[in-house]
Parts: sequence; structure tokens; C-alpha cells
Amino acid sequence: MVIEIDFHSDEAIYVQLCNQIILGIVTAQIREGELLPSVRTLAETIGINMHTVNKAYAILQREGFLKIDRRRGAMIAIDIDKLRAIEEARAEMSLVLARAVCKNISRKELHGLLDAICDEWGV
Amino acid sequence: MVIEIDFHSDEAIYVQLCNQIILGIVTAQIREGELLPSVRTLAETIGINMHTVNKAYAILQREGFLKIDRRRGAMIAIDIDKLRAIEEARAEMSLVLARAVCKNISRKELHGLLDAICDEWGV
DNA sequence: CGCTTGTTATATAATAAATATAACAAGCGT
DNA sequence: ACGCTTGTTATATTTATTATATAACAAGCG
Repeated sequence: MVIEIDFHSDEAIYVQLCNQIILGIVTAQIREGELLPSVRTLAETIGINMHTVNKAYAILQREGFLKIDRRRGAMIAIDIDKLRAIEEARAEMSLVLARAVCKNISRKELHGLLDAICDEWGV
Repeated sequence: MVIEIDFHSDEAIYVQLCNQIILGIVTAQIREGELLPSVRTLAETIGINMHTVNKAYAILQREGFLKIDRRRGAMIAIDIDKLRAIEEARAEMSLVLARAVCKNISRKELHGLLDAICDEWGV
């Protein structure tokens, strides 16, 4: 999967990495059981430091998106704690929806947006 | 409206301020046309620096949630650029939804979550 | 004139992010 | 046994961001 980093973004590089890998999973660019590049390889490919990649991988492991085997590397492996996932989704969605609602975006339009995004991913 | 800052959060204080004010608008704790406390007053109430509040207000003004009059203070005034708002909502929602979908939360459940949040706000 | 308003400038401290080296333990392949 | 790669840890340094601290300014109200 291709990873693009915007070095002029106000988002930290490791955050961009996490987001793109998660988007890669949901768009099936990389699937459950597949290996990500090694921290060193990906770091060199992108042109950043090894520890920045390592930080992203460690976070994704803690959040239950991948498992790290010392010798094989980082493998996509979703740990499903659904109750927790729903609570997190609710908290994050509240902030997004609040901004949208303030801007007069209707509940109906938000449902439409949700469908459009899910359609894009074939979910 | 009451503002609560978590000084142990990993979110910057000015970000928490922005989020809470937007949530305050959407829950009608503060309405269009109403004045927020002055930067100095709010800073003292919360126990933080004036510039931190000023930064939050400036950001909310730039994002079109309030207008600042030099002598009157900061007033809730939503600038509706709907096309832009929808694009921003789509980008932010994509990240939230991607995480949720990875955790096996279905499209149906996400619609339910959206409704639950909107219901809470009476939107 | 005194007061408050947002705004700007400058300096400083504290924290976070990113980079740079180096080294370690584990295991694979030859 | 050796060389290689894997993630991991440690340390140091640099840079960027965040937060605080003072100070001053222009604008306007009473």
C-alpha cells in the first residue's frame, strides 16, 4: 500500500501514518494477516526516521489494529473490543457532528454522508 | 455556560476550549448572538493564561463560529459555508468511521450512533 | 479620564515531536 | 556458527508546539 506524508501538515507524521494505515485496512489495500513493511524499510521509503514509524506501529498495536511479532514484523490483526470501540466512536463522532450541525448540516445530510463514505469502501 | 478543562488530558487546552464551546452551541447552552466571556475573564475563571483563551477564540473566529468585536467581545455568529463544511465533515468522519469499521461496527450501527447523538441534542 | 475590549509583541519555560546513533535479544537461512 | 533482519530500548539533540508572563496599543463606552 502507498503511504503519502504531507510534511507541511499540522498533523504529526506519526498521526498521519496511523490514519493512513487504518484507511488502508478499511479500503482493503492491506488485509488481515498481511505484513506491513519493517520500521526501517518504511522509514527509508518515506524519508523519515525509524522511530517515527515505530511509534505509529506501537500505537496501532495498543489500539488493537495490528500485532507485532519480533521476528516477522508488524501484521494487521484487529482486536475487536466492540463496546470500547463504540464508546470511542461516539466520542469522536460527537465532535465532528457538533461542528457539522452548527453549520446547518441536517441529520439527513449526515446520514447521506455516512452512506457515501461506506459506499466508497463497499461496507 | 460551564467549561471544564482536563489538565491531564493529552489534548491541548486551546483545543479542549474550542470543542467545548462548539458543543455548547449545539446543546444550546449558548446561542447565536450571545457573548462569550472576555478572554481575561474566562482565563481567570478557568485558571489559565489569557493567550490560551485568545488562541481558541481566534481559531473559532477563523472557522466561522463566532465574530469578534473589538469593544463588545466575542459573540457567537455562525458563518455558514456549507460546501466547505460538508467537505470538512466528510474528511473528519472518514477517519472516525474507518476506525469503527475496522472494529466490525456495521453501517447500521453507525447510523444508530448518529441518531443517538442527534437525539441527545434535539436536532 | 478611567475602564474594559481585543490585539500585538516579546520573552521564557515546559512539553512534544522528530531525528540521529548505538546497542540488544530473537530467530531465520545458509 | 555466521550473517542477516526483526522489533525494542536507551540516550542525546534538535526543532516545533504549547502555555505562561509582562507589557503595551488602539478603540470605545460611561
